Formats: sequence, structure tokens, C-alpha cells
Amino acid sequence: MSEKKSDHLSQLRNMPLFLKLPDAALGMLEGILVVRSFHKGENIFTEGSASAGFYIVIKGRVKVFKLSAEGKEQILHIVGSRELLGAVSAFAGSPYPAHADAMEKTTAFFLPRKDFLALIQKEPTVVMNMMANLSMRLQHFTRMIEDLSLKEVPGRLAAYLLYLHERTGRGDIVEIDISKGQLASLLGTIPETLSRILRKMSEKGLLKVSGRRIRLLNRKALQYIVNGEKTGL
Amino acid sequence: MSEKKSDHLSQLRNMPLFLKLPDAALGMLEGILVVRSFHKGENIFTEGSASAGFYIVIKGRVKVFKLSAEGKEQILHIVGSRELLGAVSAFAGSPYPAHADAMEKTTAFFLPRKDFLALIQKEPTVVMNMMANLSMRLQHFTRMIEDLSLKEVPGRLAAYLLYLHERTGRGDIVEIDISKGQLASLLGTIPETLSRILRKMSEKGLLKVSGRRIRLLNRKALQYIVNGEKTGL
DNA sequence: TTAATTTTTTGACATAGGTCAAGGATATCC
DNA sequence: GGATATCCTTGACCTATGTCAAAAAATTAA
Repeated sequence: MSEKKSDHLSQLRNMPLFLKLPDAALGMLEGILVVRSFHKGENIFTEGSASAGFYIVIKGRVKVFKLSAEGKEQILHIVGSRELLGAVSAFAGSPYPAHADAMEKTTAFFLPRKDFLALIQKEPTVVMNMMANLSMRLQHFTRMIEDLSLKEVPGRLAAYLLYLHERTGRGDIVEIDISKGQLASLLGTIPETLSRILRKMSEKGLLKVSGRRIRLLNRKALQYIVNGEKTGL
Repeated sequence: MSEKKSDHLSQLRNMPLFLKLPDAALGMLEGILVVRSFHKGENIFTEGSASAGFYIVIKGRVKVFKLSAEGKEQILHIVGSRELLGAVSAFAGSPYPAHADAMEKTTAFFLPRKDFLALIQKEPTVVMNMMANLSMRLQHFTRMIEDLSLKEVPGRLAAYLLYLHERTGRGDIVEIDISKGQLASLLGTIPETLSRILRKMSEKGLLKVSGRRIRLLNRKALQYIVNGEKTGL
């Protein structure tokens, strides 16, 4: 799992978590961080297991998810490059509250909990940066709870597509960067339901699906759906 | 709204947020904090409005909630004595992400955003304490998402009752401290559904309801329901 | 206490979305 | 590049839970 890390270290000082960190501290980090790689589908940690430390993803993507008794999965979030994985547990000393699996070949720095704790004692800026990170996560979860309990699946899907369009859309095309099954799990539903809703939206002329490429033909109508307008989907 | 504060200041040094704070800083806080009171049902802040600062609840309870287009409410959490309200927004400088209403007559300290920012610059321990707070909130939201998307209403109710029993139960009695309508909103459902499920649980001999007092007659069975066992409710 | 208001319960009903099973389409791997 | 595994779609069906309306109960006010 462990491999050479020199290639990645240059990125360190640009990581949100280490912004404004003095060079001395960065140098210390270099000696501590361990590079770990995970192949596609590999489990990184499991819900309930003790936190040994946390990860900073360098390359690849990791899904953080919960499992129901029957095996249905709910993705909490997808962690990509330069993002933190398991930091809250490492900070609080609590067990990991969810599972984490690599969605593709993934490389990450691992920072042992005790070194992390020592670092934040010495460097308040790290805590500040981490607070900013947690704040964003909290906002994200707030919206997720709102969506799950107050919106129906078409609304959640429409919101996701419009969000994706805003961030990465070219013209009226969005490219979903995960499989439809995983998207279903992210939206709190199942593949069958997602598939049916996409078909109905196509029939209504709201969008056009070609594999993972979706053309948004009527963004205004999609926004109405997000807002809870009944459109007989 | 503003009133005398001397009575409450003694509590300051025991607040989780200000633990280990030097006396000098505490003294400064005394000059800055404003006491505000809200009557039952009064709105404290509204989703989307700019954060002017945050509150530390002294007495009373506040519900933080989202509203759907049709007016259905989802309670995110209930903030009680010594707890923080709106701290994330004050830190991040983002608008309040939800509504907050006093559930009963409530008194709170208000700390203006700029003073808060100055404080955390000077006092890293405050940031540390706040991180601990955010971590717990994040865990709470994580479980909420899990429950909403992977559990059915009986499971969420059973989990809540067992949680309440663990925290405050005397013998096999738990006292729900909010109205059933509010409990429904906290569980992500509506009063009618909650009422029906309580009746079914009573018929099955799992519990006995007398107003807000509930006697848990079969905690093991309730736990099975939390775990997703099908029990034909 | 009585009246007025709010909360809770119940019934009849509607429906979003989950389950199960099967076929078709894609992607992945030697 | 063909075989194999995985993913996606579709249909028939079922069930949990929401909607609407009204009665009953409980709380608050006068």
C-alpha cells in the first residue's frame, strides 16, 4: 500500500487544510505523512472501527456511505482530490461513523491521529482551516436532510442536475461523473426509481439521456420541480 | 429584547465553548455579550438571512428547522441550555441555513460576528471547543441522514424512544419533552403517521402511551425494529 | 368553569416509490 | 475482440406513508 511520496509533497502547501502553514510545520509533516494507495472498490475504513488517523486524498475518489440492514447504501458524500477523509473522527477520537470505499484507483496521504493532534496543538491555523471545512460539510448535510425529508426523488434529481450544470456544465450538457446506480444511492433512492424518473423527464422533454451524458432541455422546468411544483412526473 | 445580564454571566466559564478560557478573555466577553429574550413561538432568525452573530442559549429551547414549499417542517435539531445557535454561519460568514424559532420563553447571549471573529483570533482554545461542538453536530446529522434514507418511520421512532430512555428514562418510562406534532417533524414524518404507529406499537404490546408519558414495555422488540427487522407494524 | 383554540386521533383514500424478476445494454478483462 | 461480469431498464406488483376531512381530546384563555 505504501509508496514513494516525494512527487505529491509539493502539493501540500496548497491544500486547504495547510494554507498559511509555516514552512517549518510543512517540513515536519513531510516526515510524518504516509502515502497509501487503494485499488478500485477497496475498503478504506469501516463504520464503527476506531479512528487511527485521517486521509487527504491526492488522486482518485472515495465514497463515504452508510448501509441499511438489508444492504441498501446511502452515500453521504464523495471525497475527491485535496479533500479530507475521516478528519472528524481523528479529531474527536470517535469511531468512523460510516464506511469508506475507493471508487477508483486512489492515492492518499495518511496522517496518524497522534501526529495530527500534536500538529493542531502547535498550529492553530490548521484548526481554523479545518473549521472552515467542517462548516461546509455541515451545510451540505443540512441540505441533504432537507432534501431527503421535504423533497421527492424528482426534486432531488433535478437539484443535482442543475447543481452539476452550474459547476461543470458546458452549454446545456452535464456529464454525471458516477454510475447511475451510485447516483441513485447519493439521492437516497434505488436504480429502478432513478431510471423511471429519467425516462419520464425525457418523455416530458425536460432532458435527453445518452449514457452518462445528459442534455438539459428545459432548465426552468427542472427548477420548478426542485421548488416543489407538482408537474405530474 | 435586551435585559440585565449579570445573573447569567457566572455561567459563562462553564460553557463548553469557553472551557479553559483565560479570565482576561472572559472579562472581555462580559462587555460584549448581549442578553436577548424571545417569547414562545418567536422567530430568532430566518433561513437565508445574513448572519449577524450567534447565540448561546441560557434558558429555554429553540428549534432549528427547514420548511418545504408546502409548509411541511423538518426539525434539524433542538437547541437547549448552554448550546450554540447559529455558530457555523457566524464563523463562515454565510447566511443562516435554516429557520430558528423559540419553542418556549427563551433567553440567550448574543455574540456579534465581528467580536466572535476577534475572539477566535486571540483564543485558539475557543476554536478547539467549537470544533468539538461541530464534530458532534456532524455525527448527529450523519445519523439523521442514515435514518431518513435507510430506516422507516417505526425504526426512527423506536430509535428515538430508546435514545430518550437511555438519556432520561426512569425505569421503563420515558417522557417526550416536545409535542407529538413536533416529534413527528423531528422524525421526518407527519402527526397522523406518528399517531398510527404509536397505536400499532401499543396494540403489539411494545409500549403504552399516556399523553407525553410513554412506558416502554418491550425494549428488545423496539431495538429489533431499529435494526430493521420486519415486524409487521 | 366554560369557552376557545390547538393538538391528537381516526378513517377512507391516493400515490410515490420500493420489491422482485427478467431482458437488454455496457463496460471490463484476458 | 470476444467472453464475462456489471450496470441499466422495464413491467407487474405491493406497501409505507402522505392527503383530506372530521371527531375527540387536551390545553389555554377568559
